[in-house]
Amino acid sequence: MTLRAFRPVATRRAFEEITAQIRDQLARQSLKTGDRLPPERDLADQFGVSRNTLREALRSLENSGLLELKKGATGGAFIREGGGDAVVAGLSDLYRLGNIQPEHLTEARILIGTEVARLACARRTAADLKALEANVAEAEAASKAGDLGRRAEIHYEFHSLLARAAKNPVLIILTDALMEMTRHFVEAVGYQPNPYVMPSRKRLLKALRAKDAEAAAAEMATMLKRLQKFHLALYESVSKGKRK
Amino acid sequence: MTLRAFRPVATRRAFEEITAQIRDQLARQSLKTGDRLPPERDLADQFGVSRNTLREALRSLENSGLLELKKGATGGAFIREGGGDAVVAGLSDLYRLGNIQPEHLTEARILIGTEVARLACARRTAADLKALEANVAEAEAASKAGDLGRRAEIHYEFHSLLARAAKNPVLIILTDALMEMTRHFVEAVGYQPNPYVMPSRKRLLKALRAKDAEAAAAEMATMLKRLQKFHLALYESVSKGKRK
DNA sequence: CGACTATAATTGGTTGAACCATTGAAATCA
DNA sequence: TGATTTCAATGGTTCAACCAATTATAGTCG
Repeated sequence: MTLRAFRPVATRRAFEEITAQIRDQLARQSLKTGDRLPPERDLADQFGVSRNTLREALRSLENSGLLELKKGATGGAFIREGGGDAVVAGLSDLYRLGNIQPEHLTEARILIGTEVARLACARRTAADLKALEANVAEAEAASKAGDLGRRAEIHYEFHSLLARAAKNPVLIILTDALMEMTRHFVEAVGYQPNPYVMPSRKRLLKALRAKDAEAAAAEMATMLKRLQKFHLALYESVSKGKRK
Repeated sequence: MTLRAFRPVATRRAFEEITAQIRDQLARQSLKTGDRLPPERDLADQFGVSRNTLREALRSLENSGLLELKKGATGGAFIREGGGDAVVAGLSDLYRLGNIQPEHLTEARILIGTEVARLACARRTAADLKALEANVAEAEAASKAGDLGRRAEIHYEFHSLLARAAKNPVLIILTDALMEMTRHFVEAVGYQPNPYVMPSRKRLLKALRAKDAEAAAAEMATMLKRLQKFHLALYESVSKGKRK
């Protein structure tokens, strides 16, 4: 049990000092979204460090989703709008590396999805509802067209839209991450038609229109539990197939 | 609405190609936890790239929590055990940059914490229970000693232990991230005594012993809601103070 | 012989200068 | 005016060193 009584006396590397300084300026708002940092050569000078070292710092910040590096005459290092890309990528890594298993994924989807549905019901705007309705219409069109891949993408997007309607960035990011993992899962086991999803979507929309949070939560919970059974069975059969 | 119909035709940078190759080997298990990559100079040779470029790739992988770089004769790039450090750091960034507000944090804690308590009840082992009981005992000791900072750390640890008892890595990582954000929050507003936390912990332990999932969930929910009120009020007053 | 010490080898960290590739704006020309 | 060329700015990459930390090893002393 560490309990952080002391922090490790890590020998701070030069590039870490740089990332810390830039992070600081971000936290104190003296660097805002869209701002451009000076060119690498100037920055290296300012920090009194070689360009290579500075680049490692920028690389680290880029990797954390804080910067975007653009080439060319008007290029440079731009402060990115704070999205959860790094978080999504991190969880996606853990899934691909097997630290998160399908059963963990489906369980988390049930827990989070249910609460997202509940909150979205309470907080959705008219615009949110409209976007969700458009999404379901798109899903139906793709379904009729037999485009399973596209239908899957639209389904992921539905959860993302719903999370946005819930107006909590933690849930938005987490939902996006869960969908990204689900995407990997589905690509591994293959696209399969789920005849019960579309009807569920429509009942969910009805609850959203009526702002009936409990009905929405219940609908989402039963749908996700069915999906869980479906997915885990599929995973089992695919795993068995590979083991042959 | 993008829907990923097409992916951007990103000009892949050399170091990205390298990270992709290494990630691939990690995914296919041909690189396992604890393995050491060849020295940077050799790797640069193998990839047919300069050492600087290779280093940017390693830096990226290190940043993603996949590698650990050690100096010295027996040093090198080691494959790390897959923890959620990158995810925790990512969410922590978003909190510090203001993309996640205290009300989002407290709300997420209620949602996640309640479900964690429910699952932990069902899945806890005897060892989990023992660790949690030891944690509460420690908290009491620190509380009596008047060490608020240490008590706070022990409280964060409690949630982390509970999440581990729930046996779902997604929830473990998310809980750790929420606690890291809470740590930032508490450090900003100052440590304050919460007289109702310790009694709640004991009731929670009782439910855990009895494996009464609903009681545990309810206890956690009411505790976190009280904490939410407490924290948000504190935040308001601190914000007002700063505005003066 | 055993414990300590100096030394060397290994490896990541950093430096500086140079050149490449892309991008967009300015200059040029029809 | 409008299309084309030129060019300057900027990130991407390379190369060849040297620095600094760490550990294995050989050596030294009691």
